[in-house]
Amino acid sequence: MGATKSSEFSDHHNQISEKFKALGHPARVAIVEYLLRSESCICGDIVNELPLAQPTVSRHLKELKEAGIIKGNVEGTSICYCLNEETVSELLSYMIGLLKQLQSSNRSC
Amino acid sequence: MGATKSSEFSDHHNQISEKFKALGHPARVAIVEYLLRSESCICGDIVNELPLAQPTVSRHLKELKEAGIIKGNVEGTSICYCLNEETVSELLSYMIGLLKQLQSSNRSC
DNA sequence: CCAGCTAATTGTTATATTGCAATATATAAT
DNA sequence: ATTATATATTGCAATATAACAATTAGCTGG
Repeated sequence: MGATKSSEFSDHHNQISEKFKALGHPARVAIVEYLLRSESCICGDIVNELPLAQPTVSRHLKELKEAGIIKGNVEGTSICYCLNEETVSELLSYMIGLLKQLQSSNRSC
Repeated sequence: MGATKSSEFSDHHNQISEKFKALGHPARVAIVEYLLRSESCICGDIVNELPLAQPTVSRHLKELKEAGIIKGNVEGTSICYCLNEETVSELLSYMIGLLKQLQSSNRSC
């Protein structure tokens, strides 16, 4: 009750949903898009960009990092974040797979 | 607090994250894949497929429907669910956009 | 070493989500 | 109308998440 029954689902379902879940918050989508758009990718800049306090942004960054969506590199006193191309590709492939299956089966409702 | 500050984010960020969020649970990923795989797409079959009680499955179906990921059609006494190609395509396009931007900017960390 | 800066962690509170039992609703068949 | 079947809704308990203030940790430069 209240806790997802992760252990009852396959690793595959858990791994995929974990990544989608990481993207399932407007702040985290905003972060991802900001990282792509901006030249710099410093945490402090992200805090300025978002309507959230620094600890909250830090938490969102952590979640994105744990899901493998972004990577972070220490650069002196600040930290440089950027997207993890591998994970983005993986999700893209997954979506392509869904759409292909969908289009090859001609069921609808 | 605990409530997402949705109103502080753009419609775009909210709409995209809402769809990813719908896919951010193993049961809902399992449902999506089952709908693609199976010939029939009856709710009852989904309940048998998942390690969850019927009301719980019904709730997950509702969330997927509200996010536009699936559509449902009444067929006599049962309901036929299937993927909404439009939304899947939309998410796919979004991912393609991310990856393209990522590859054209040659920053990394 | 100490001051200053950046980012992470902790503690707390409010809200959301997950899951199920029980119940309600809706359609079909008799 | 009654019964049977399929799905949705409600009410509740347990857990998870989001947000922030306060604090801590980690560097860098004096």
